[in-house]
Amino acid sequence: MPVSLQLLSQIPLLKGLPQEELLSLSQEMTLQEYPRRGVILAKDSAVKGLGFLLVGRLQGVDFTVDGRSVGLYFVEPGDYFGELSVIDGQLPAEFVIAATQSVVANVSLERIQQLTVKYPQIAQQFLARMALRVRNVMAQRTLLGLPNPVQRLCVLLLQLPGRNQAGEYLLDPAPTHQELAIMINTSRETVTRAFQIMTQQKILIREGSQLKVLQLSQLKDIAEGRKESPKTNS
Amino acid sequence: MPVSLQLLSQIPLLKGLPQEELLSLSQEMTLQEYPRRGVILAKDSAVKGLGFLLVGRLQGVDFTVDGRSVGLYFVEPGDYFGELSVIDGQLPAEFVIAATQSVVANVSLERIQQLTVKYPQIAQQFLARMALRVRNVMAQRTLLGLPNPVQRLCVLLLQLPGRNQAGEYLLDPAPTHQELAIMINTSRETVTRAFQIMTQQKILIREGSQLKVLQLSQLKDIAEGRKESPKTNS
DNA sequence: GATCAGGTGTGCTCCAAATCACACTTTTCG
DNA sequence: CGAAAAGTGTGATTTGGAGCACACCTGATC
Repeated sequence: MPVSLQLLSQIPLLKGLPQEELLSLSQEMTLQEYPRRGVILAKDSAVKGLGFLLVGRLQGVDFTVDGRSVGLYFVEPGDYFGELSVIDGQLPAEFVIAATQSVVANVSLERIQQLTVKYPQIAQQFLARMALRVRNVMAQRTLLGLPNPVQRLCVLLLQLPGRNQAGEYLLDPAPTHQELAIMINTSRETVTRAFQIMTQQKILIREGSQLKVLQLSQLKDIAEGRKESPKTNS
Repeated sequence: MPVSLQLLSQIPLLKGLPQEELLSLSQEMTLQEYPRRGVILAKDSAVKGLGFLLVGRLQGVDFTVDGRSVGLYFVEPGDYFGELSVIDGQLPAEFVIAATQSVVANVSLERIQQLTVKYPQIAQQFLARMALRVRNVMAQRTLLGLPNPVQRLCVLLLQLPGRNQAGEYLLDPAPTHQELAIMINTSRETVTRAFQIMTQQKILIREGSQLKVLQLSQLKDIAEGRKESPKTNS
């Protein structure tokens, strides 16, 4: 009841479902609001079903034993999350927290499972999503396997979502050194020093909140181990 | 034509398909034999469709930039591989090589995609498989994020497929130190030394080709960082 | 514009683990 | 069987990067 048909029909996953199905869904869904940093789904906690983000922005994260967090992916409005548990019935493998204040709609586990059986297009969308996740996580695993932290940094920069612009590669809300350090399993200082050297070599440049990669080819050379990561700054 | 109906009906993924479908499939599939260490599917190579292992044993592996290999998963007879590309149409993200001499049957990309649409139970099985893979790779990523190599080793030992037997945890074809070292991103010597100490502490023991974990609880303590990984051997 | 917090830059110290070197053991296979 | 290859054990040496300490930005907030 609480979720309007209007909103539901905006959700890509549910596109193409018959009107009456949407109607009945809208009756069953529960709506919930979360403050910034609120925990929507906790690792190894009870399964809540599938969630749809209506307003705000969510982030999938994991924590290392020593309490540091690792960003995994973002969820934007209209998108869904929690599908892993829906598919295999196991406990969530990661946390989903609100990056900003957010509104989330929830469908029960049983209901969504029933839908995947009834409407193959939903199963197909889940498949595509899972394939994407496998590829992303595989890329991260490969990254962490690299021995040299500078190399890891370069690979990470390349796989972060950025825009090409005028021959430059642009990362806009530039991640902090601390955030990058956590993702590549190194210390903040090491990231700072690597940036320092690469800035001197005009490979990249920091401008306000954005990070510009000036020489993508150089970055790739280091990332792929063709070029020894620069040491000195003389 | 080359693949017998008999064989096809043994494959779990195809269980429940109508007889005529199996018959037509058997006509289209191609059979191929690979020697030990033969490459069946190469990363970033053209997609061949879905493969079924009939005889032998395969291994999914990835290589680091410096040419070291990382084991990802095993494929046993009756099982399939290459589903990631079938699902998203992208290039394979890993290599599949023959661990022993193997016989593989191949179905074309188009044909298998058609099947997933026609028979939802196949899509469901793919979904379950993908969920499993996401969880496995996530676990590996978490593992590589740990700072201490001994801790990584213990976590890895726990997540390797083994059997419980008489209160002991048994890893049968015990991986070599080198193989383990590669998987946890450390040197062979470090693995040897860690094993050395843990053997002295009666946490585990090597007997011929098998590795016995005597004190699973101790191993878990180290893995989860509750117990400082032992240093001295005095 | 003063204050404060979060983020960045840099030197110094220290230690865990990589690397090297080599002996020894086990397995493989001609 | 006997040789070669693969795997394991262990010391000695070196080093990369973690960790610490602290100065310095920069951008919010009152």
